[in-house]
Amino acid sequence: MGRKKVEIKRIGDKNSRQVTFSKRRKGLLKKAKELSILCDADVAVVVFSNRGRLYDFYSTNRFLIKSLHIVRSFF
Amino acid sequence: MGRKKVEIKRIGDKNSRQVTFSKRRKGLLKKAKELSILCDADVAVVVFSNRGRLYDFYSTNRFLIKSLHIVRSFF
DNA sequence: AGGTCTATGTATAAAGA
DNA sequence: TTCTTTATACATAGACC
Repeated sequence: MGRKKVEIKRIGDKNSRQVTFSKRRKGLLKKAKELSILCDADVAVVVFSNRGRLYDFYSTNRFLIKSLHIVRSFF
Repeated sequence: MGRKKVEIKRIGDKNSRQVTFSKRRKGLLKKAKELSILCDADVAVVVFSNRGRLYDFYSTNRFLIKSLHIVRSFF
């Protein structure tokens, strides 16, 4: 999805890896939200950067999702 | 991303909603896996269909992700 | 670390099997 | 429901701020 086809393996260059992380993380959370709205489904996404920062999305009220959210709140 | 632009709101037609759920759910899990590999990040995705079926992905070993996985195992 | 640009790869809507 | 096919919308790689 860009100027060049990308092989799915760990990106060696630290800076590129960080840039890609930022872009794709945003894309993943967006798509999770879209899925939950379009299809009336419960969705949770949790992303942990290797520097320990946490990014997440929880769609709603289903018990499992709530439980995950509660677990997440301990961190 | 298809023949027609789609508004992000609940899909009314039950069959279309199911078809879209199947496609996008698969796409979301794929992208979660790609993100975890490319960027060496921990990722968890949990999707619950409104008919109660569960689909999920957990990248790896980080404690939070493990915890989420443990919670998930109770369901 | 985040935003813009834009060429190009990818995901997916709709239809049909 | 699940797989194909095809056209099109969307995400994003790389370059530059």
